[in-house]
Amino acid sequence: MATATTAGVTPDPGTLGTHSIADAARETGLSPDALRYYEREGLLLQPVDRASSSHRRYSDVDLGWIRLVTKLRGTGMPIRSVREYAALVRAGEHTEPARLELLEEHRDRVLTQLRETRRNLEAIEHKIGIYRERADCGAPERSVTR
Amino acid sequence: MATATTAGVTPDPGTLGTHSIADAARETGLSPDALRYYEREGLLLQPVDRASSSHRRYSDVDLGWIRLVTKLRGTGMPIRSVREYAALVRAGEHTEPARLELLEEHRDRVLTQLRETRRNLEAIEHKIGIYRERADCGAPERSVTR
DNA sequence: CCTTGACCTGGAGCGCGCTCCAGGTCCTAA
DNA sequence: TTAGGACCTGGAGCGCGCTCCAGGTCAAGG
Repeated sequence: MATATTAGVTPDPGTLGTHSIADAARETGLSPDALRYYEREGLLLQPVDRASSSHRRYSDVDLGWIRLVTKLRGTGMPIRSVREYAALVRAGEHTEPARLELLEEHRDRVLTQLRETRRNLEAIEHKIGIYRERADCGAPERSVTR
Repeated sequence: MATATTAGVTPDPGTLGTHSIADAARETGLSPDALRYYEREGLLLQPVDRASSSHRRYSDVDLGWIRLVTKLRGTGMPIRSVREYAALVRAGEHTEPARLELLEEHRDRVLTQLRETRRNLEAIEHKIGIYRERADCGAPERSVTR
């Protein structure tokens, strides 16, 4: 994504690391530990830039990608699959059909899961209705049906 | 739930254990190991009946309860909370308000989680849309915008 | 110069929810 | 009488996704 140094003299601000890991954590809602973990596990597109102090410097592009990762994770995609997806992106444009397939399969699983959860939730809400009914009838009048 | 031997001579078929653990597993979609685990962890209302062979015999009431447990678990309620809920049910009718509260809090968390998942899914579907568009434009015509 | 604090690395630890295993008991059918 | 199969118990092991820690480096401020 975005090959710098192809056109202008200024190398594209988006790919230049400016955010500390604490910033990145705040921006993405992850912990610094999780960010390091994601990098170790190959979920990022490249290793994050370093300052001379060897501190990580996240670019805006990095943050954008990490936000996408949190969305995948937030819909239950396992780390392993995120890694695969990242590998495809890294491998170049010709993997776009494969990426599409991966995302669509994920979406289908999520939709199935959503339906299933809603179904289960309905049963629970039914139960709630029963308890509520009993609370309404039992509390004010006392000694009805028992 | 349901005190047998209060009225008739036949002790209420629902509370009489008839299903083997393999049956129960088939009926509930859990593994035999998971069923034993749930019992150990106090998710069931009482210890399951045993045959003379010390094999477990699940009653229909047991199965009904376990099905409810799978619905709670299927909406993401942690084992620990299911245990609390079971303890409330065990403790008697006077805990109904507490059970109601527990279930309503759970439902709210689930609804929040559903909304969040849908939000994340939307972003992913947007991404899918982009890939699809590119696939449609790129494949048939060849050499457009590149 | 010394402290402070943000961050680094490698690796261990943890909470969760099962899952698997060894070694044993019991019942049934051949 | 013996073999097979279903199940038992106690306890270890596992996959996941972080989280925590010790010991160290580096840059800035007092």
